[in-house]
Amino acid sequence: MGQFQKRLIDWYDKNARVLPWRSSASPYQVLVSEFMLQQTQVDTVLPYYERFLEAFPNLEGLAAADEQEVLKLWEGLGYYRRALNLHRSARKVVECFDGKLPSNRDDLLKLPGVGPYTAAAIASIAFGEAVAAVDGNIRRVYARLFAVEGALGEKDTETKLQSLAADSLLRERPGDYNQALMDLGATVCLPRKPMCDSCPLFEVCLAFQKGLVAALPRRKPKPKVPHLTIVAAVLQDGEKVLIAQRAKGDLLGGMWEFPGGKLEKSDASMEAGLKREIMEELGVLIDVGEPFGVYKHAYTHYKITLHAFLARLKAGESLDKPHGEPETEVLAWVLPGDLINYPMGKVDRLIAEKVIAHNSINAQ
DNA sequence: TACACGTGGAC
DNA sequence: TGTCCAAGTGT
Repeated sequence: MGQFQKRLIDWYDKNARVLPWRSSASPYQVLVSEFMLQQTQVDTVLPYYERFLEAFPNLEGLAAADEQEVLKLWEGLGYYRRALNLHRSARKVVECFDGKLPSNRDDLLKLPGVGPYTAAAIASIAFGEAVAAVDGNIRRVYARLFAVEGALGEKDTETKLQSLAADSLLRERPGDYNQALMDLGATVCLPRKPMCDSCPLFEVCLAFQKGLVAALPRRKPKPKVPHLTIVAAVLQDGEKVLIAQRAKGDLLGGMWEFPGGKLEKSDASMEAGLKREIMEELGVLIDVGEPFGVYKHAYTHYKITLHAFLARLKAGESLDKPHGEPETEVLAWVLPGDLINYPMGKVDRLIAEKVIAHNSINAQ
């Protein structure tokens, strides 16, 4: 065993975080945890993981589940395509792998939503295959340990980091070793304030020796994100409100929203823009009423300010007889008390909560 | 290769 | 308040 591998695994044996998908966890539990942990920190995942495992204790249960139920359990966690892919993966395991999760990296890679990192993580952690799982933590740790100067995301850099990980892997305990590197990255070798004082590897860390810890790993500059103005309708019919299901593949695919869209420069007003969007999406004329809140939100690649309005169908309009060819296929008139059952992104959930509060006030 | 894809926490 | 960043994958 190389010098730093022993130090690292000794550190891990004393300092490993206690997590519900470690020790005595089934391969299925590792699968669920790895999907949830993609681009998401441990503390955020924990409550979602517990609820998910309670609802779907095993792979067969998940495969048999309704997609909307899976999305509802994922609500708030983000990157909802992960939930759809996890669901699809469970079904593929049942159909193509006799209900048993594949035990090697190559077969795991055949599952939707399982890429190079996740396949190696499951193979090493759940099945003991000697493969390096290289995530953001591990790339940062190796970039510092070996003073890799190239920027993350560049091909040469990524190849170098993959090679370092593969060559350094502690083949006797690949799952523990991969997780030791991730724990070190998540608790000691932090992106902004690395705690070199308490690092078991500082003596062999080239970045530490060269005074480059704060500078590495280098990153490519991020593009500025555009800011959009969105208008949305709380379309009322009696006590019910209209929600629409977003198309899969798009942002928040499979989730429900209050219909609307981007305000265009050509729109004379927000009310006019909302009428235009509703005609395009639903094929009906509406009367726009009072403003119903302003919501700011930041997605990964753009920011929005959403203006919601109360609205009603114009007299004589019906969603059953739309004008033209509306873009939205799946719609539902829902009582406020039922809105909680529909998976929604953050902003639409906030609007839904206001609708529920609004309704309970009016009911008094 | 570059971009789309969510949300919350740290500073 | 704004920016960065997090156990990545698919296109």
